[in-house]
Amino acid sequence: MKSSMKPQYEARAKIIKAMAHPSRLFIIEELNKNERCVGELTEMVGADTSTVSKHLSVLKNAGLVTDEKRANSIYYALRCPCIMNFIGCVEDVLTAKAEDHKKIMKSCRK
Amino acid sequence: MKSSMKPQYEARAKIIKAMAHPSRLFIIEELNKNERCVGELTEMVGADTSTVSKHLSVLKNAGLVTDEKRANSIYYALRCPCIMNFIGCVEDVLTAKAEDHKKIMKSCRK
DNA sequence: GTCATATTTGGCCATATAGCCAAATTGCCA
DNA sequence: TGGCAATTTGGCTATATGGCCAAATATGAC
Repeated sequence: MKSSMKPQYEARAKIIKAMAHPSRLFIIEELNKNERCVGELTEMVGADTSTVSKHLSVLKNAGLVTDEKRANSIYYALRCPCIMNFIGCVEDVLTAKAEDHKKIMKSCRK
Repeated sequence: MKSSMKPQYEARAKIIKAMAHPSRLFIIEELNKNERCVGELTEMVGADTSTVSKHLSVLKNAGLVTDEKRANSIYYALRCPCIMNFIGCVEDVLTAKAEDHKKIMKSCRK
């Protein structure tokens, strides 16, 4: 690929990589419904606070979420809800994969 | 998160993870324009054939691409072009991030 | 100031990934 | 059948990641 394009692909990959973790996907979905503070998310995810904090820092670093200090907590919010549209497509891929699998199974029984 | 949901998040994360690499993003874009064989992609990406082959196997494993043997080459194609819509959103995130950065810079100069 | 609560950071280990080279495999065609 | 071309696989190293625990760092209340 053109070397001038490389930084752009790297920037995109960094953002996508930030989404590429089960707990972080869960967090993204929750934040799409409601802003949340670290404590709430920690309880919902069911992992160590430090682990969740690090996940949030990954998301923030990628620019996917924003954080705001309020009262004695830090509230995180999803920055670009369009991210959620993508999940639908991911589900499509999963469905397509499942269909293929079914086809293969069927041809094996012949 | 509900433990019953965990496999679903893991499945989604696996697909997103497969996209989370600069070369693979490049390959996805190319395959969106045209199906391509390994040799062509190798030249376009500019890496070792074995490296590109492994990238393709990651994409295939995730269900993002299909492969078809033809003549003496294997042609890969993008399975769900909707994936491409997502890139637009990723760009939005990058823009939002850049805007923030500008704001911060501005407030520093005050 | 001191305490308690909320969050982040550092340290550590186990695991996964990307990349190259070399070797194995697969399929076409003379 | 033998060889060539395309692709995949194995082996290796360096690097990054996720997770927990423990420690550090805010921030608000008294």
